Amino acid sequence: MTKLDIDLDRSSPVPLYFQVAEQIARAIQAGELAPGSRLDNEVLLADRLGLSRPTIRQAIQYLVDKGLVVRKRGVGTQVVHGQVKRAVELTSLYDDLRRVGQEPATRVLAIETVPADESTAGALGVATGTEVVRLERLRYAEGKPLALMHNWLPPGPASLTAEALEARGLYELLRAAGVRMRVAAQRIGARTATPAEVRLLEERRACPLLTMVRTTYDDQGRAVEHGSHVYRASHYSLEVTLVER
Amino acid sequence: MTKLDIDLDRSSPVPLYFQVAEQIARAIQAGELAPGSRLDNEVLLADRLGLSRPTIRQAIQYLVDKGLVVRKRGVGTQVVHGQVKRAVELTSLYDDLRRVGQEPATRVLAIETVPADESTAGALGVATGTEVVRLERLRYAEGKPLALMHNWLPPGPASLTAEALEARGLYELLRAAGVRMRVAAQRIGARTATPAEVRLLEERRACPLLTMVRTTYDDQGRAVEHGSHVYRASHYSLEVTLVER
DNA sequence: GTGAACAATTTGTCAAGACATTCTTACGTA
DNA sequence: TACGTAAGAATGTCTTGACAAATTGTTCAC
Repeated sequence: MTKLDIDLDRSSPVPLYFQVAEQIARAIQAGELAPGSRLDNEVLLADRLGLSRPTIRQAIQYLVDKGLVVRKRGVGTQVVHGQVKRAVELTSLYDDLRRVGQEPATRVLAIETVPADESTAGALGVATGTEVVRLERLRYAEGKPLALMHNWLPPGPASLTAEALEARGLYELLRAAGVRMRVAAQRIGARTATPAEVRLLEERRACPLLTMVRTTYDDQGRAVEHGSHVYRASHYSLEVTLVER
Repeated sequence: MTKLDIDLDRSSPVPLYFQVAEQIARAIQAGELAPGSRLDNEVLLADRLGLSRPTIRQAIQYLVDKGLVVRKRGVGTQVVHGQVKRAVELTSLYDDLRRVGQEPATRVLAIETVPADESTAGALGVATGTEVVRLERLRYAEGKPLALMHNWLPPGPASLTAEALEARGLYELLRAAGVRMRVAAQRIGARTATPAEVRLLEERRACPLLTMVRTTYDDQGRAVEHGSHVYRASHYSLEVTLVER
């Protein structure tokens, strides 16, 4: 049992369960709750914090979903061992790089309206030939090329400019335009770079690339974006945390 | 509103919320609940099924977490558009291949006890030099080599034999030995195959490989397995569903 | 000393109820 | 006709309470 110092602000618009979860997460990250240590049981926590047990359960379930703690019936709730990285999230590369402090920069190679070919139309759920926005961008991290990114977007709410795309990530711009991204289907693979890719990414001939093809859907289920990105495998890998439910 | 035919077996050990979730999921997969369609509201569903609303909420939350439906306050719960593939899961390649009907086969190249080098020891959370089990396997799908897999396991509950590893997946064997895998940290990348890998995987010279390095932890937070797998990029890619919480 | 049974502990499931917040639609007024 | 407000609809949050199931520890009997 480890004593926890949790302050609750009942006048805050932040739900109580979330306040509890946040503070427990913070204690874990700060080392106050050591890996392997046991949390107080739900009934006791609820009593001490003056909350109901389902509210505590909701807070702890949030932490379970984040992979920070595990629960076992009859035993209790324990902080997970090991350095937990970020879970799989619906974020753009721009967001990712900025989060880890690698100053991202973008060069827009093309932004045009084109008729969607069969494959793109299928991914976006529009008729073949529909006019869609096609983006081609080169993403830099710490001054070096990292990824070549193609995206296709259906005509819609976000009016994208090269200036905006060079200043912010695509998902950020979509969100600012009111698009609520919800689910994405993604395929991760690898292949050898084409000569054009080699040139743009400043890599050696036939270097390996990590590839990601992703279609993102909004909360109404409409495709809002289809992307095909390639990354220099020498400079980029994807780290994820898998959590068994 | 779409009418749902849900049967509940109250004598079953399967929790009620799970029975509801399963049957809704099945209706979605079968097309009875079309993408974009609206579920009955929680209060009505609870009333019709003779369950409490929190039980219905739990069932729906399960579906939300699977990316099958989205919820919006004031509006309702809607089936997501787009073909949702499996979410990211803590499964082994053997499980994956078997699930999609590609008969997996395994050839054990090595199974030995070795002193853990610094990197392996770090991953497994043991002292450098500790005796650990090292596996080297070649995985086939439909008669063709697909992946070359190295795994290191701390001395422990599972006594692995080449025979067992050729008949079943590693995770399956660990589970059968009572190991409860819970969280895994995974890094996905790409690189060019070494000559030895080229030979084993029957690929062309310097072909691209998709790489996965993963450390899996049990529900006590102990590392139970560290693996470094390479896949023929020409034959394998990873499909995942990302869900925004 | 070992195995089985029982008790204590803790999470998991479920119910009933109430209020808050967000979204959409309809109505009223300018 | 357009805009603002109010009402209705539906999810989100929280409370109180009870029983079930799994795990661990202890005790008793052989």
